[in-house]
Amino acid sequence: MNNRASLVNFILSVVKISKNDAEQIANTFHPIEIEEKNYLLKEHEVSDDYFYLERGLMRTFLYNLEGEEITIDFFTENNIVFEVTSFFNRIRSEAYIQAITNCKGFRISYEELNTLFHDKPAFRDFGRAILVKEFMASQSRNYGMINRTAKERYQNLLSTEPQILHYAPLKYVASYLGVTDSTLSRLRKKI
Amino acid sequence: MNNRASLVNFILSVVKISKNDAEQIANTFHPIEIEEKNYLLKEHEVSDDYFYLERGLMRTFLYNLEGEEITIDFFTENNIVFEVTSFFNRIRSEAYIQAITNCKGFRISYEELNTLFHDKPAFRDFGRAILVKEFMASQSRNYGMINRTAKERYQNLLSTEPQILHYAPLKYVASYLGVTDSTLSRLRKKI
DNA sequence: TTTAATTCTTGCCTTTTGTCAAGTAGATTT
DNA sequence: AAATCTACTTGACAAAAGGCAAGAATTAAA
Repeated sequence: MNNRASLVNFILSVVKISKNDAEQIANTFHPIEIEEKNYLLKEHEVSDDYFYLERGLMRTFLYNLEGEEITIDFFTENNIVFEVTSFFNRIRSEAYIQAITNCKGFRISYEELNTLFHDKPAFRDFGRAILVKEFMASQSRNYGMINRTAKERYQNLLSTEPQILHYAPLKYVASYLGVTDSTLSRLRKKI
Repeated sequence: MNNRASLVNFILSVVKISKNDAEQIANTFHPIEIEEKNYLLKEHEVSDDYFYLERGLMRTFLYNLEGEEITIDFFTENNIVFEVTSFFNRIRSEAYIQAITNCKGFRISYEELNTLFHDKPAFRDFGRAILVKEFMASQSRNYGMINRTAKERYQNLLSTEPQILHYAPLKYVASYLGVTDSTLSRLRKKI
């Protein structure tokens, strides 16, 4: 039982494979730490990290046409963190991935991922399940943007991911929810 | 050269494989037609269609808590149509997939897809590329919902996918864009 | 062809959210 | 401790979008 135990458990929670296989997969990952405010990925780079976040909080953001930071997504503990498009298509990223708090976890590169896909067929299902999960999350966010008011979106975030509201500054959350800082500040006061 | 030529070309446009491979893959698909207003998938069913839409226009929709139809997405010609979550996770769908106009194309089942993944490794890349593409589309829709006004979203749809506005009734488009029928009707008049 | 149903438009008024600008509170630097 | 940042709040007003209801217009049905 090494310190990759949480990664092993995460893998087992995603696909039905043997514990032995999960451990072999986990062992090909490399531990890394990212300090608060540091970056896992910057604009114009080609993402090469498939990163299991064991502890901490991260976000992706990019700059809109007005040059404002827009937080696209938050990543919480026990999730895979990566920029799908840049990582899989091997193209330059438009987005940044940044640690909000000190973070640690385990990563592999694109090449290592493909080797694993080849060596461990069960890992293909894992990879697909992660993609499908991310896709679902994105769709359900879309749905929320269309069918819920800003207030409801805020309350939903508050009840499902309170850690985010605890650690992320208001302005990150505001752009993520699609409202201005002022509006979020007022919504928050009402609740 | 059979009538699957458009599917072969579509596959070749997504992944770099030999024409021969692409043809073999295309030949495992089965032709189907769906008449206007008919369904490829209904709520509570487990999706079993991985469908290449050669001709026609489709949409997915679901009912929100108020019982109103919300159009989640449109599918245009030369794209794969399927309900990612239900299809890959083998769970019941919350959404419908419906033909807006008469449609035709080629489908395979979940089982056939997996057989292809096994027999044709290049098809795995295809499958992944399709997933990544759908994910990108969903993300970019999210971005648009947050960073653009309803008017801009409408104009964007008008310039990128005019066929949709031509064939889909206003109410489908309104719920897709996240506005009421009245608002869309007014926006449209201004342009 | 008349009726019925659906889709779309429009007016009036309300609610939500945004913009701009000023001000407060903390944290950080010097 | 004073000065400087940054994050957040608040007020006054403007703009965007929604709710409701009535009325055209179009389509489908009887």
